[in-house]
Amino acid sequence: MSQVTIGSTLIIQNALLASKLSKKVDNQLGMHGISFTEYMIMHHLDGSPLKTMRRIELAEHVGISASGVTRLIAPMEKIKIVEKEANPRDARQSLVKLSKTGQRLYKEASVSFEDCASSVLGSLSESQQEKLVELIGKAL
Amino acid sequence: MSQVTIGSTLIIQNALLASKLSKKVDNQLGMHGISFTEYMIMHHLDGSPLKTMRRIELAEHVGISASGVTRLIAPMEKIKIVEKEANPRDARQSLVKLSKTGQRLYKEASVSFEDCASSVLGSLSESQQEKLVELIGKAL
DNA sequence: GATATATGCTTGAGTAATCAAGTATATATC
DNA sequence: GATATATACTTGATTACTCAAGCATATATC
Repeated sequence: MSQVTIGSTLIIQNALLASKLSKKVDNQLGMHGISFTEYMIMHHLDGSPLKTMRRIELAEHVGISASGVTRLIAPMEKIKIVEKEANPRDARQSLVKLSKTGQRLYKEASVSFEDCASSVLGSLSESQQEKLVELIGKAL
Repeated sequence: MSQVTIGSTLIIQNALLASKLSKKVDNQLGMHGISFTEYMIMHHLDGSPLKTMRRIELAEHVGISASGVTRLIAPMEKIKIVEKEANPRDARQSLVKLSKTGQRLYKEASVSFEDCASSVLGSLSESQQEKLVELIGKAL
């Protein structure tokens, strides 16, 4: 009927892939008591050079809104996975940092996450996965 | 710190890409009064050989649950974008079909969608997009 | 042909996000 | 240094899903 371009196919297929992957990952991370989104927060905190990030930065990296971050971080802070830190240079900011507990939890969860990743991406070779990361990086 | 494999990078990057793309697409489709998810429903209905699909099939193709489809289709049916059809062979099924209005709307929305796709994927060449679709297809 | 199990769909209750509006602080302009 | 605008974040209301349970119908088994 109407001809469909490669670009729209890509967007639709990618949405489906992301939905499937996030469900499987969520399922796996459930045994550590965290969601995929929470894992991503920890991942970015752990990977950041100063081990601390602003909420807005987190929002951008994770792909949710600023208010999403507020609501996501609140319970993580309550159970001491992350800690709040002030920025003396700018009182508006509320910096987020992984606590000791959070670091431990992240490492444990990472094992499950890596397991899940390799099982769920089993149909792709290492080099195909690299190619994908490269192309996705370009698209971002 | 902890070394991160290519597979987990892929999953995290892909989630971010999907989030960004769906937001932009949603924004663009808003002018037709539909969401990205609704567009995907119409897309699959339009593309299906019999122009009719079961709710469970739709759920699988779109990446949401069966109950998600029920709640999504209900308002679309009310405004006559889609029609319900019975399957005489199996009374449990409730087939979904694009109405005339739905077909028109889909075509109009497709123009915006294609526009959005090409603008949003501008950093990728045609062949890179094809490669991406191929690899995503393998991963699915 | 009754009984058990599986499938297709819907519903109630809950959750994770969104947006719009508000507050607090910072920066730039006159 | 007051005023306007921008930035960082939070909050209330809403939305788009999810899961668990339920109902109806279909299929398989004895």
